[in-house]
Amino acid sequence: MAKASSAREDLIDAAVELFRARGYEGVGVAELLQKSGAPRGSLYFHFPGGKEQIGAEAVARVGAEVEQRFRELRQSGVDLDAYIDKVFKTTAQEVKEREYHASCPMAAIAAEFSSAHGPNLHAAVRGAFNAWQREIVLAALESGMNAKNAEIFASAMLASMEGAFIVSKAQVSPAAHANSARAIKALASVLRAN
Amino acid sequence: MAKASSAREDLIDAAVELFRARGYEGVGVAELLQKSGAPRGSLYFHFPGGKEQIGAEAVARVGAEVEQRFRELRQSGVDLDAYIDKVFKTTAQEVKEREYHASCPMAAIAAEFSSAHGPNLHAAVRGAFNAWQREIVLAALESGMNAKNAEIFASAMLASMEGAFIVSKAQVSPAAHANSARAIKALASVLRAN
DNA sequence: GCGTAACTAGACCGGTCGTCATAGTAGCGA
DNA sequence: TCGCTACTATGACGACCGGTCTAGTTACGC
Repeated sequence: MAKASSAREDLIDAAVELFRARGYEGVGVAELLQKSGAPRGSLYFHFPGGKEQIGAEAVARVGAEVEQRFRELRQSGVDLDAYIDKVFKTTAQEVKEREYHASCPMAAIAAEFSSAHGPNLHAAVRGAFNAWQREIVLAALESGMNAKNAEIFASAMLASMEGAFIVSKAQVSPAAHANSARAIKALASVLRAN
Repeated sequence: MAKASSAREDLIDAAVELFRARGYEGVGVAELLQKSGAPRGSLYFHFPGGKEQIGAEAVARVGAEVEQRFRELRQSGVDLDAYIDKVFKTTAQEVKEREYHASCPMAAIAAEFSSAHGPNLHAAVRGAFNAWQREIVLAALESGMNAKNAEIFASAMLASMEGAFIVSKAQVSPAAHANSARAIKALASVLRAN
């Protein structure tokens, strides 16, 4: 890494982690500053757009990271069932590590903003979801699924994944991830058959 | 109806609708009061516990309502595929009516509160999710699924449902609901087979 | 009319976010 | 080494909005 950590990166890191746990409106800039160790003024130097800009950049960062992980997994050449298992095992692992105090930051922000109110954050989340879905479509296509079914598959998998985050946080249990994986594998099986 | 509307009920109604759109932290009491038409002081007369109590009661109300709808649907005697379709068509309808500015209030609140922070709201959401899941288990059992598979099924269906709310709000499209329904029907088919 | 209960309005305090004037630092030419 | 400039960084400040509470008003049985 070029530099161990800049205030800018630290701020975004903190935002990602805090939004996971309490959503966007649930965390104040004071907390962001405390957790990141950055001084107050630095925030508005690096992010003239204020809290909303941090939110958008946090979303963009997570979006890109996860998209990249999807891509690498797909390019590793695993079959679709293994792909599904790997994804849901990873998400289960993530929530477990955080002791069920966190979900997906996308889900948290998506729940709070619509296109009407908060268009910037909404657009950021929408873009990230679409990128993920495109990646999943590619994985499905490579497994031999036809184009129409691949779209159905990707949409359902994305929803299951995000829902598993929500439910497992509420239930303080990783079960939803594993069970969602089974549903998506069943869907894959059906969709590949025709 | 006994009385057309009491300030108490109006407040909870407004809370449910607003939490759907912007989450718990995203709406202030001022907005709650404006939307419900209730006078400012009435809030702490009806809800000594303040905003958090309103949140808990809103969650409890939605939880009970939805549980009841699950129960009625199950008792109507439809087969499991029709049951699944009906549920996801209903959720799709709900988000469409609100023009994708709203999701499930449970999901919105679940995303913001963990057991550590906000234990009351967390418990309320958890209770509602568990009640729904129990109802879905019953429906699966009645369709001939074995007990263990019924648990898997219900957990996956709950997650898919909540995820579809999140994703369809972000994507401004009902597609996630329909596609999730397909996944859950595929899972049902697999789980009934063994 | 009187006392109790139901209800309401407005003031209140605490904390929020964003601004700004100031301070530090790196680069550079003389 | 020094002075100058441009960039980066900082925390005190204040306007504002959040949720809460107390003092007051109305409704009603007796």
